[in-house]
Amino acid sequence: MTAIQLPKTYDFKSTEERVYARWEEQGYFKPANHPRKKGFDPSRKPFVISIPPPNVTGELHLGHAMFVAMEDLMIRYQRMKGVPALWVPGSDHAGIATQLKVEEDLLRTEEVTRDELGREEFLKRTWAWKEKYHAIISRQIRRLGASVDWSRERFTLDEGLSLAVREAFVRLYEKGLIYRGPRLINWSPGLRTAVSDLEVEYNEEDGLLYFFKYRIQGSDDFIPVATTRPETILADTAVAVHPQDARYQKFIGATALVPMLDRHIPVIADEYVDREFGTGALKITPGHDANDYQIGMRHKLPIISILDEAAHITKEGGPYAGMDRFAARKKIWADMRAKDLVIKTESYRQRVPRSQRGGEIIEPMISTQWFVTIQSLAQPALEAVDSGRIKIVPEYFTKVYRNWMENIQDWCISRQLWWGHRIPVWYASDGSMFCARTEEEALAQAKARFGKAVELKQDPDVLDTWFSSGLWPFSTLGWPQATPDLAYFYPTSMLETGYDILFFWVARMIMMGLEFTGQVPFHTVYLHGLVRDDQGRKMSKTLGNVIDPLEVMDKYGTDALRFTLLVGSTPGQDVNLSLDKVGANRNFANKLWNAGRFVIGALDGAPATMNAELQPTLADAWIWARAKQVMAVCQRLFETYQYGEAGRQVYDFFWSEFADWYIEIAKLQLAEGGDRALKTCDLLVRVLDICLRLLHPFTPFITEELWGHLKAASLAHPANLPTHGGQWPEALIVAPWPGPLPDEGKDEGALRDFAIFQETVRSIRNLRAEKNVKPGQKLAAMLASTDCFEMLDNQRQPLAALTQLDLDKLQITRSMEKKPDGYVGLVAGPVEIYVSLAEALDPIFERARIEKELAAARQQVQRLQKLLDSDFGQKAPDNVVEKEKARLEGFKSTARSLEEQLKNTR
RNA sequence: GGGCGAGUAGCUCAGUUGGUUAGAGCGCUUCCUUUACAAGGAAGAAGUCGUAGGUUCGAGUCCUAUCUCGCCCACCA
Repeated sequence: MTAIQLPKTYDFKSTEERVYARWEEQGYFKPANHPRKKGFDPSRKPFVISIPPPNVTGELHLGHAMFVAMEDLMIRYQRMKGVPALWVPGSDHAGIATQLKVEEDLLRTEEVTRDELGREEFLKRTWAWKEKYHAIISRQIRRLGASVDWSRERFTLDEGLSLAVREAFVRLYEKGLIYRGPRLINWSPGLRTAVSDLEVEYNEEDGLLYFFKYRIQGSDDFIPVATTRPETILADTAVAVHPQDARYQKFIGATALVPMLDRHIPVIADEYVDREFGTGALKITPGHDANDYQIGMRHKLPIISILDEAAHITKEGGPYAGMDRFAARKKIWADMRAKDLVIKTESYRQRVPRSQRGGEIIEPMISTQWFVTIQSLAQPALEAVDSGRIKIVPEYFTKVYRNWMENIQDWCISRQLWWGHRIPVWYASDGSMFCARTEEEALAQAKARFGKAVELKQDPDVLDTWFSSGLWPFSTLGWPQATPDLAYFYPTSMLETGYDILFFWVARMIMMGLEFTGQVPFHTVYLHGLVRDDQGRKMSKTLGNVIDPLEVMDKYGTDALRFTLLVGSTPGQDVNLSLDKVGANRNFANKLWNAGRFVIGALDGAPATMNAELQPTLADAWIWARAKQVMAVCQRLFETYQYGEAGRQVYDFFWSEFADWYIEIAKLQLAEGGDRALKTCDLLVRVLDICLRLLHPFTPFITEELWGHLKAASLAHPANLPTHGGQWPEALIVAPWPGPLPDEGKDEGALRDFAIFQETVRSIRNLRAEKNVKPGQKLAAMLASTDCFEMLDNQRQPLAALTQLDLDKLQITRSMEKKPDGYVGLVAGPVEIYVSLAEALDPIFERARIEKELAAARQQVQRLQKLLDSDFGQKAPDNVVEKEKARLEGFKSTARSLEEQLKNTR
């Protein structure tokens, strides 16, 4: 027999790399059943996740680590259950984000702007950037252990997906759900593009509220007005007051004069105005404010734009034309002061709209953009979730989703960028539009229209990144082609992502999935929380609290990081990642390794044949019963998405039951040699095997590695120890999830007896610790118990070994007439314990100790008696009452034993 | 203004059909380098589960109110 020796320490770094490479080479990441495979069975239901495609802008962060850990866990679980599991990988071109990065990079390295470079050259550079960062990010995703099917990897700008994007656009256009027109949109002056409502963030900031006079034409009177943005005065087209406001009644219908420009604008009455706020009079700027825009529509006011693309004042701004918006603000205020139009300024806390990307202040302005009419898409999307066809975990996010869907506005989908999907619309010189899948098609349309070939120009804008991400679950499977993959794998099963992109991504996928495929894109949405630092703060560069997952993996291993993220998280709840915790989980991996080493070592030297008739010991029966329970609990928890709790269950079972108790007792059983030793090995192998399988979705690397060694050692052993399933699969990643385990029919008894055994051991250990008995010193003891006599008698050896009792001086009886002299009395449930400890014996101290324990026991008896006498006895279910009754009996017998001991102690 | 989440041991957090002595990790105290493991083992201290009511035989768990913190949505100039 060749002994298999495991290295003393687990080298996670080299193992992770080697194990992942083997998985990938062996093709384990491909679904077990798929259309291109021989013997394809379309009736087998697959489990499918589309990866939230990482941006090609940068490197791995903890958000990636989180979703990879979570989704990999789900995929591995399903794969082990025998379900054909497909995890589709890919990445996102991330329009604005990437373009920004590349622009910054070019400016820094070559000192050129994108305009100097030109569109074509800039895109070439951006593709090069994409190649570089795509390589980095996919290597890092591998590092996390993602068992994605790399052969199906997609990129949002690749040919197939671009086709899907154009198809989607054309279909919406032809249905009349896409329109183009001037609307008030959010404009990012630095990026010189429109952004959607979702891309604007509002920051609380200190600012000023400017109070000034709106002069009335033909009088010396004025209306006081307040604003936070004085430069927008230049674009005012009305002054509004509340129709019932007594102060301003007389002005309604009058003409006001715009400061500095003396433009004539009406004073109007509108319910919208809040009489309490500011001066109670409101300047109306339909060109640069969303609410004013609405009021402007109601009153058919003209719209004036005073800002250009770069937020410089336009010629509409008269003397201020060409100035920057903030410079203009200062200048106009100074000029107004000179003309006695200024009343005062007040400091004011306001919410400032800023770009989610650049951070600069967003200007609402009128601009011609493309929009998706959202109502007809939102309705089915709302219904799909309300009806339960899509289930959101945790459930409370359903409300958040509904709230947003019900108040959704048309979606501005055009961006004035270069990096992205070009809008598939071409214009003729007369301005007529042709929306088509290809330029040829557009040209053909134009020819048909004009009766001759004409030149067309494609719309220079690109689409919002989220337009293409919205198609992700089906575009990655081949849509719009009716591919076999699409037929088999779509709709997908699970969409797992952070709750921060519920609206950006999840909601849009639901709308577009229903619109284009007529089906929900996925059945379940699992939303994880955001990863924060150990104090719950958002990680940010300015705070300096960013944790780099790569460093964490270097230091503690991927498994430790994954386990921490998975076990430390509850659906929808943020995770505060502490490195202490990762360290603790690294220790867990170490514990696994060492326990594995022990089990494998135990095989070496065990006999070759086993007596099948040999009865399991108490510890054997107990650990098997517990393994069965843990497996069942895990199963239930996995099915209800309570992965963290499942991980904790296995962690605790493995460490504090299997390692702390069973292995310790197994050492004794192994020392017995013969059949007993082999039987023990068998159980060690089987329970370890089950633990490794249950843990594999959490910590794939160490479990695969250890399991491989365990398998080799078991097969090398002459007895050819099987797993509980009877055979050893080729790798843990494709091993079956532990199914129902064979029942040995005496679980209840074993669980109860072992608990008493543990309590007995703990009491004696406790005594030794309290009395400072030297570890090596063997003590004599007597144990008495009517109920547990046989059990204790059978457990003499482990009992003595675990508590350092002298086996030859360990007496076990059914009852004790009188406490022997020089012995300290203890009680562990139904067991009376007497330990020879003459030198430590102080009757006064002992009496005090026993009295204290007795008082506690009596109190429990009283409490339980009272409980059982109350309505509880009648109304609570029988099993609950029975449990309490048993408990009461336990305390009664403990009290009786203590009374005996008290009597005997003087 | 509307909505959501959280408040449990010194710290960070688990605790999903309500079951009666509330758990973990880290930290803390005492002891132990015994051939799986000191990244370890044994024993231990530590919590009126934010507050006040309510439902119930029974509430950390359900309901109402309230306080504190965090987030999301809407944007009163």
